[in-house]
Amino acid sequence: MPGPIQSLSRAAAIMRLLAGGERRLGLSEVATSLDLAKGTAHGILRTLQQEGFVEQDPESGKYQLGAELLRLGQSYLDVHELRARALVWADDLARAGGETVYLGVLHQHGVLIVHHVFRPDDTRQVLEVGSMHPLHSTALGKVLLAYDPVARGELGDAPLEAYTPRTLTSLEDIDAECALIRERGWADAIEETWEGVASIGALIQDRRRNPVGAVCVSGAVERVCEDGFVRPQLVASVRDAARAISRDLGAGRF
Amino acid sequence: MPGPIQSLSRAAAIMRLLAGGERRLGLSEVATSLDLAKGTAHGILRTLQQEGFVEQDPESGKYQLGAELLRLGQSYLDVHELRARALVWADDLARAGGETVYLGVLHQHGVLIVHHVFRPDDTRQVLEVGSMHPLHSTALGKVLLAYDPVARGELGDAPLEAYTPRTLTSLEDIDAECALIRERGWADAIEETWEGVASIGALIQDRRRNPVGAVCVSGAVERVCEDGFVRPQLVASVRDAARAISRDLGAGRF
DNA sequence: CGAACTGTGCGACATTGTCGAACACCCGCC
DNA sequence: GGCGGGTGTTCGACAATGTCGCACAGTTCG
Repeated sequence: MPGPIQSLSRAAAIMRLLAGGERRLGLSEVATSLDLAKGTAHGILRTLQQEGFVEQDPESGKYQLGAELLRLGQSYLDVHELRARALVWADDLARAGGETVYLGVLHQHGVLIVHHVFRPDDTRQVLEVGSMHPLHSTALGKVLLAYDPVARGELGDAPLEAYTPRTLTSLEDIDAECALIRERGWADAIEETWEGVASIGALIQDRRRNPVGAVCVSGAVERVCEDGFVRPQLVASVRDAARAISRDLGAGRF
Repeated sequence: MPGPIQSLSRAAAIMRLLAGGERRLGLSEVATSLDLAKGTAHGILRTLQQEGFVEQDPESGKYQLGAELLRLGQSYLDVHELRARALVWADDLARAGGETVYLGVLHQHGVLIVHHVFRPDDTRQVLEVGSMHPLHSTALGKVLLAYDPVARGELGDAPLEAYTPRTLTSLEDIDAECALIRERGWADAIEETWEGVASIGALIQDRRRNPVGAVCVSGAVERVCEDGFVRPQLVASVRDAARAISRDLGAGRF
């Protein structure tokens, strides 16, 4: 199999660089960061700008991500079959459980949130569609690790970040946890990524029983847990929702 | 000035094609639609797939947009200065006006919604961030047409679509409307894009007084209008919000 | 005011992307 | 069940393009 098309890979690297923490980058910064000649970086940025993927501030000359990415990102959501089929079930789960609901899919080294139903109350909440959650410390991520070898392969050798004292950081612990998840059919994460937050997740499968994503409820540990364990009613609701979504995707009776 | 990098332009065309109405496309469909050789289309799709911009369904072999677009689209929003500065003002406007608030920027032939505050009530609403609204028939669009020559240039010669019987469809009417908008400083759109919906928009400028976007309130014509005109209190609120956002962007006193 | 940086543009040329052809596989129709 | 017509994938020749060194105008900072 031949390699990738060089200029496309370079363009992708430039866009990922611009997506990083820094708000805007100059041409020279882009070229230096990616070890490209300035003329090369300039040619790629000029074309990305013409296509709307990058914008250049006319005053400072610095580059940033462009609006076409937002538009295509929205189109990705519009045609995402899993998300389309999950919308109603996710709303029901949020209403029944009274907590935030996330729908996620494996993407690179993490879980990409493709749908987010706000907790049904009056508090101010921030939409997280498009953001990445960690694999090893969230209910969504651990469910995918348990059932999807591709996800498990993403962990590699790098040390796992300990977000809280409760985060699992050794592969042995992760694998033991995954065996438990497979045995009981759901994952929990109690203050493993954020202090004070607990969540419960379950796998979504397609009609060939391949893992395609996960759904979870998430909320304050005081509401999601009792006696140190996640509440069984919530577990049941999440699993019901996961099965319903899987059936909608053609996974057949469980 | 040299032309664009061919393979980048082609890749952009492929992604835009996949963003169109059709859910998924086969390799041959992509190649035929864009008048490319199958080997060429395949090479571009393979690289886009490796970079996460495109996904291929393993069963049917068909291609669709990939998750990396959602992630980068979200990053575009994260670093979008106009949006960041407008968030609080937009919330205030929704609360004060009791209606939906949109923040939009010019993008290609339309207005791209970069922020959307739901009407503060219990009804079910659909987030429109990432979607495009028309230029010639929305308050957001008409404000941009009035103040931004680049926007005006996007109308070209193509006939303007009449979404409702009230939509302006001739360039003369559009230009007259824009003169009125410039004179009074705000735009309205009463059932010009959607039956039963009215909206009021105002321009947002940066510190060099360049037009960079627009903000509007939008709702049922029965609430937004009285005696056939948009309610003056709402107009004042929208203009206040637009000025506040512009000041935050360094536009100085008005 | 000068040095050191910036972004932009140009052109030579080496490398790469393009594309015709072939192939294995699949699907639908008879 | 077989056949024809399509699919997606791969390969390699080669023409076209993308790369990059260099020069330049402009800006910034000490």
